[in-house]
Amino acid sequence: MPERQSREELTPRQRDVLERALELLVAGGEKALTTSGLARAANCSKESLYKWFGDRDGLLAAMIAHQASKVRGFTDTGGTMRRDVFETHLRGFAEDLLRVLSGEVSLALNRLAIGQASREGNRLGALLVEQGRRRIDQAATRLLEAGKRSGHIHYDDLDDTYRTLYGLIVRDMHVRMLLGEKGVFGGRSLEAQAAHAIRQFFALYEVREKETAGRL
Amino acid sequence: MPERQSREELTPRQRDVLERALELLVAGGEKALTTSGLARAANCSKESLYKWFGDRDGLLAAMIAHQASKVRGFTDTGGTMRRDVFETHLRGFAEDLLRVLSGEVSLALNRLAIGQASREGNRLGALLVEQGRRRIDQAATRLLEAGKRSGHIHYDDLDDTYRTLYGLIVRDMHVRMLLGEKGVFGGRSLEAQAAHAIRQFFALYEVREKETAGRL
DNA sequence: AGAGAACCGTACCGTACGGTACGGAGAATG
DNA sequence: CATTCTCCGTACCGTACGGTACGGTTCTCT
Repeated sequence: MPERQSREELTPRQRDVLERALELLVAGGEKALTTSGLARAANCSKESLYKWFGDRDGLLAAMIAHQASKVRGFTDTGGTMRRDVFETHLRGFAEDLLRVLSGEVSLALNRLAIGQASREGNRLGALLVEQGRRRIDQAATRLLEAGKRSGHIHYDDLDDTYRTLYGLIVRDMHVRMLLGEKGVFGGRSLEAQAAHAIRQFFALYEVREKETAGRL
Repeated sequence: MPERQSREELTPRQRDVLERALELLVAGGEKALTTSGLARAANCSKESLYKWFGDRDGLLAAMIAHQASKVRGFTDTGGTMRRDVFETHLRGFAEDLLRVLSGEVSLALNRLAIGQASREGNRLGALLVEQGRRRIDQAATRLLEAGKRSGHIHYDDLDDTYRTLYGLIVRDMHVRMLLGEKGVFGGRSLEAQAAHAIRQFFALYEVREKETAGRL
């Protein structure tokens, strides 16, 4: 009984092939990821590739889904929290975000999706944003809501506040890394960059007595 | 006497061909920019293309240089300036930055360079940053220096301050646009987004009496 | 043990690309 | 008019890719 893999259930063998595909993509970009090359690298046949993933686009989509399945969402505490705990969580989020975005696999997949963005359909870009970013966005917005509920920060527009936080953390480093630039942190450590961004975020949104600077 | 066009001097005919090449790139991405297709679209021969630009990479580089030559640098006033003038200049910079980054040609060229980033050499990414970003960066840093000189803002690290400004203005919109997402401004106008970012920037760096929030 | 499925390795096909070669048309020069 | 130069249009070549077909092997289930 083949157990009819319900929708997108992958066998270990298939996951292994996707892993090799990611390695090829990281190593040489999209044009290094050929069906023949992958079959050779993964010790499988091209026929199996097409049987499992349909066509090349299906393979790319499967790679994105596979990678997204590895990045588990951040934990979220529902109740109120102390100020220092909230700040620690924010710093942790910033560090995680920077770590994910600067990862080799993430960069390679983003390059892949961006390269396909002009094509009609544009399935991959949407897929990447949906699968990869949704969890991150949700975790962050939950955290911001908890911070507001606990009286540590103030904002009117949650989404706008999150985007500001994102901008303070990431700045232009993501695009620069996508372009292949090295050392975008400029000597500063990832943790220092995250802490710096969170300080700036609090300067904008922290609740202070007789001070409305954060209420823009 | 062929007048030996010194280095990168292009004839009007060649500029015209590059213009058609940019159109093709914007319309269909990198794979739509084939030598045969360009020759057909521009009514020239493939032989001429290879004679003028060497090979395909030379053509891509010429396209970037050609586009960069069209984006003239921002004007810069050297002396001191009033506070409202400084703020207006900052808003103007923010609007220009958003306008450039969201332009079709800019997006297409960035996608092209990002798609080639994994290749060795990586000539295009560096070229794009060098030719396209340098002027923008310089104009902004000059503006920030003028603002500090005039006593409107305070900072210790110029480069870090500029990157914060950039992050507040652009946030994650550039990457989302590169991925093909529509409506990244979320209903808000470009000008409103720029003004919002500048307000936040002043909240972080404005010189205020008995207030050191900006001195992070 | 025997049947059947899954799978590997290889060969194969059609296509499309980058790059080159060639014939001919027009323009400038003498 | 003869010469030369630039350029267009087309044809051509080698290669490499996406996708398919097939023989042989291993594994599984009964």
